[in-house]
Amino acid sequence: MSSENGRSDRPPAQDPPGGEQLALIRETVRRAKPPRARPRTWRGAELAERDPVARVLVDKGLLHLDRLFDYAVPAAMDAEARPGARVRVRFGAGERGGRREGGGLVNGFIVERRADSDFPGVLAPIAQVLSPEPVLGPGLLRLCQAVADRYAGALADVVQLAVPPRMARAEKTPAAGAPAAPPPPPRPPEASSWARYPAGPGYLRALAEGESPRAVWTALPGPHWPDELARALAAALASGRGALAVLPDGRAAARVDAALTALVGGGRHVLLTADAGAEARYRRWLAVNRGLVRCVVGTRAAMFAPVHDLGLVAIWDDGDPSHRDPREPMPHAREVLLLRAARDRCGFLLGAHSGTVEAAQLLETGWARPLAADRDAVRASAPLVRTVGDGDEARDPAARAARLPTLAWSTVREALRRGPVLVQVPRRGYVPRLACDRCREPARCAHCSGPLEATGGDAPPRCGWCGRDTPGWACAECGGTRLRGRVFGARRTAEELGRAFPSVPVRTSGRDHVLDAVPDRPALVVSTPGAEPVAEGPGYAAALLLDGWALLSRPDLRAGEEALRRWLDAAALVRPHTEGGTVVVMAEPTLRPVQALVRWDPAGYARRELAERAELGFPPVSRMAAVTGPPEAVAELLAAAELPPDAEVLGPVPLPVPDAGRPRRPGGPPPGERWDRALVRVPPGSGAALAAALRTARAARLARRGSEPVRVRVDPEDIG
DNA sequence: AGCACGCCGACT
DNA sequence: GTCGGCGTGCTC
Repeated sequence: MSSENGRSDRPPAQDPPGGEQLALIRETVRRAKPPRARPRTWRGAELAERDPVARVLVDKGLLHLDRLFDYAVPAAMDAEARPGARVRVRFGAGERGGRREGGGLVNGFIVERRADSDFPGVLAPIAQVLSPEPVLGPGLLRLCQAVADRYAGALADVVQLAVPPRMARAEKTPAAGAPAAPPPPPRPPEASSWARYPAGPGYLRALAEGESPRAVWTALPGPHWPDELARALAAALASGRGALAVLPDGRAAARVDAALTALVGGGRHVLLTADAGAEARYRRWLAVNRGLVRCVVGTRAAMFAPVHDLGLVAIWDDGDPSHRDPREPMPHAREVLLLRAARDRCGFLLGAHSGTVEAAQLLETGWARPLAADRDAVRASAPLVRTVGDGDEARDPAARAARLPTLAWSTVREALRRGPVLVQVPRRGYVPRLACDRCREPARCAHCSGPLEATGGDAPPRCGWCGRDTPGWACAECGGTRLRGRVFGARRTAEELGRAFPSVPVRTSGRDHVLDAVPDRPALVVSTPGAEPVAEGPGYAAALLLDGWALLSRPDLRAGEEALRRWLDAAALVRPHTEGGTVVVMAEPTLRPVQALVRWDPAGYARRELAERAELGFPPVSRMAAVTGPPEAVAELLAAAELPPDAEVLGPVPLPVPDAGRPRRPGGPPPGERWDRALVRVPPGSGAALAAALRTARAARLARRGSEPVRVRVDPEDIG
């Protein structure tokens, strides 16, 4: 032993086996300055007899030190320093004069206890065991690692998404002793409305018998899906296994929670959503982690829930953007659940009224089977869908006053005699943008050419860039002097509809005030997508889907899919056409998403989209990653990365330079700066190699110099 | 990212 | 002979 502070001349007596390294650890621990005294803090006495080395995941999301570090376990912490426990360790200290100092305390998780260490230097002791609760167990750790690998991200970042923050009070168990997990439900659930799907009862039966069927479920319109999803969970429970369902928002989760409670009673599952509060959420999460509860219904973060012995993972409406976690490395719930299903060999259920290309691909590759109703059943439960193109002008004055084409106006008027009418508007707010009423050219500020925005009421429009009021506006193209709103927000629409139908109450539901349900009485319900209340009883008498062209004109690969998804989610709340349910969509009838809505054929639409993506080599038929940053940095990273041989680099191309003074988009270039973006594309089998190559190259770059940020995004959303 | 070490020039 | 510039590399 030749370390200058090794002191091998005086080895400690009664060394347990472990050789020089162990002696070195003991010496290090003996010499190290004990941290300030705290409860559970090591005070500098002895080292744990067995496995005195703890492998620690340091909770710093820095990619270039995304690996495990060994620490010495003091004897006093031996019992609590279990794998999975939260600890605090000194990190980042250098060595000076053989004495360890400096380095801040950081949080981490013990991943493993070992007899020895590969680290040639001296080990620092664990500073504190925050809690012995094994919150990062082996199964959850492996899942986090798989997600980090999939997304070229840092393990510590993923763990932060997967393990909820500690709430000490929630960890206290009742003094009466650990309660036992309730037994599985005595019998599998009845098929009930699953009988409407030819493969439905068989799917439930397979789950209940302990098999692991995988399905993409195109749900029929109507109010049955929460109960059907609950039945799938109950079937998995009945097999003695656990189950997990991820929903796009708290309202949807609450509906499935209620359905499941009605089916199997309370105590067998927990609801994991944000609005339960941090402590209650952690308490429920702990119950799952301890194996006391085997079933979870929750929102996005629940995708990591450490359910024991998974029999089924399920996701509802996987196209909803909230399924992608906005934090690094931005994992998508569908992809995380796919990883879990593959690793745990459990059942998989992806359900939606619409269909994503990813779901279509699961079917096309044969990995999952379709769970869809016959055309006859679809026709019987879907509303009648009619289209109104942009050219159809309002002819009668009442309709014109409501800014509605005649068909839309008469449909609403007629339906209001029978029940509530849903009006879906694409954006909330108050007429965000204006255009010339005569030539439809976007209205621009005479001073700086910025877009004009309405400010509300009768106030003159204002420029969105320079903020000037523009009282005497005239169109630069045609000289027109009248303005019209290009996109009508919920409030404006509600106002105008209220004027057009003065005898009917108008209710709005949007991000601020979301209504859960409306009674089965005539009312106008104006809502933004995703906030539509459920109509009690048979459902809405009609729905009006406004400004479809605004949704479809976005230069986004997913614009059509997303428009169709929003329309179907709203239209699914309308009663069947056999009971008079009608949907009017204001969009060009020749567009494919519009036709798919009229025919109620989301699966067919997704299949065609998938075929088109395959032709173009777009995701998910290929796996893509985006590399963005200053041009030299992007070029250097691509040159340094050992990309798989079948990788194809597209670009780099310059990103649009954001205008100075506009708020910076997160993850985008700073205002006024030129950034490049390159796309790297590989065939499906090489996704892991691509992610690994980009992660390694980026880590090496970060380690070399902290400057010049390069962002790597796997499955980039906004490729046009 | 921090933070320490190290090898050069200007000062006492 | 000593202080301190920040270039380079590590963090158990």
